[in-house]
Amino acid sequence: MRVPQLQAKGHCSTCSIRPITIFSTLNAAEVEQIQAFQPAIIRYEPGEIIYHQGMEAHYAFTLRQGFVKIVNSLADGRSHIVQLLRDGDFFGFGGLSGVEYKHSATALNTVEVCRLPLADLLKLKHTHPKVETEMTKRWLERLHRAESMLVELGAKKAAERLASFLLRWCAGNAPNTWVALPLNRAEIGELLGVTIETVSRFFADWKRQGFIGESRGNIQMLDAAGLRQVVGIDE
Amino acid sequence: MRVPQLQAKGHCSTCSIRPITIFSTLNAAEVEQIQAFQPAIIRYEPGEIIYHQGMEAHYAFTLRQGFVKIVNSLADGRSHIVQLLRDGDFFGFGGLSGVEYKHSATALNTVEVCRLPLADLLKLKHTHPKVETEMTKRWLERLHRAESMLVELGAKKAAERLASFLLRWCAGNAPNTWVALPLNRAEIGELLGVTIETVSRFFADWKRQGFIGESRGNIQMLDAAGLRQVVGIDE
DNA sequence: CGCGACGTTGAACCGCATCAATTCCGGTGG
DNA sequence: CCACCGGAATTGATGCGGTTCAACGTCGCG
Repeated sequence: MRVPQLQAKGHCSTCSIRPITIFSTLNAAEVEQIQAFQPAIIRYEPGEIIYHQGMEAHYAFTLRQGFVKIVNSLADGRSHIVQLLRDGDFFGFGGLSGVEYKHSATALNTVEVCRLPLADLLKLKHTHPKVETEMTKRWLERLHRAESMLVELGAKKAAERLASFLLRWCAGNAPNTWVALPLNRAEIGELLGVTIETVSRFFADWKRQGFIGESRGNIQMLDAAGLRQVVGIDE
Repeated sequence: MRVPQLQAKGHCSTCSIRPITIFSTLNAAEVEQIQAFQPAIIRYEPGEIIYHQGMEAHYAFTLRQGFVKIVNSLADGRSHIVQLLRDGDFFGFGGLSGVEYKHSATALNTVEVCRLPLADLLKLKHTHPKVETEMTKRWLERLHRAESMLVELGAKKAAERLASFLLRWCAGNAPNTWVALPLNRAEIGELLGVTIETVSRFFADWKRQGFIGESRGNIQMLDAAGLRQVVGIDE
């Protein structure tokens, strides 16, 4: 297994994604202070594991680029994707409420993260309330996402879950634009609690009906209204 | 519909459950300060709604006594219980990240809550970092619970979900002790994503097999090992 | 007693998992 | 450049788990 590549030391003051991170509200002087913690920029290739469920937690991460899946595994080998992370997302903080990571984090495509020791983060949390506020915002956001998924899994059936997943994934893009979907059928299934075959069948169906297009890891939403209707208009 | 009863003004300094609330880490002087906010103690009867999904959020609550269900409703009438709350749980904070409650909160049995205006809470959060820390702890705890439920719903089948729910519910009690289960079949189903009938069938089965006992809203765990085995030994 | 809410039980159906080929596609080596 | 390979996706056939529909039982309460 390849060893993840330590790309460089982070430079907070020139960091291009800082406006969407937990440090977005700091002023120039404060950014200098956090620079002292020397966060590391690390790159992972698709499939590489950023941390493992049960591992002693030492770091939290900010996702700079790419997609990451957060997976919870059961003792018997079954597992479930509990979150999908995108640019700017903050993760690995499970260590703040316990010593071990409660999930595994895996790169879905080529990923770049900014790694910060939890010990430093704890200090920061106390000395810079603005940082704590931003973290809180993200935790509540993540809680909200998790609770929304609970409803998806608990109250909807397979077709609805798949459809609203696609609609959510393409939301914010103009219709017909291609958007990367760096998940294979197995991962989509693991996220939505269905099998590979079910994912495949519905996707094939919707492609035939012209609701969506797909090509080598990219999809386009061709007829969101049509898709919504197949499934029930609500949400 | 009955109007919930404003029982009294809260007296933080003598509050019996304060050790398990977000104010647990405050010293006597600080408790005096929060007393100034004059939290209200309110009582709800079974089935009464504490707040409604979509309602403008003005208050957060600490559960002093009883059980509360947090429900998320879909436009078409389907709904799902996203959390069950017990003594000491802190809820209604959705308003901190938005203006509206994202769920409804309903009393399952006779419930007593301590109600605190969100505006005051926001101030407290800044002036008393210890309070913010305690809130953070609860949010992360709740996130963890939600993500655990995601795995339950996404990866387990009905029998497993029901069994691990029962085991969790009785965890911490000595075997054979009666513990209150203030949920009817419909609510258990709504929590675990199964129908009333399925709940009933498995419970009846397990009662016949002597794994559990049940009597008017109370259950006892008679053979946890047996129950665990029916379902697969893991977790 | 009779009503209504809740729970149980049975029978039929169907959605999705499961099992099993077959196809598709990108990568590798001849 | 094509042949071949392996992993992923597709598609079909079958079976089961859990829903759905319906009937009945049970308990608490006016």
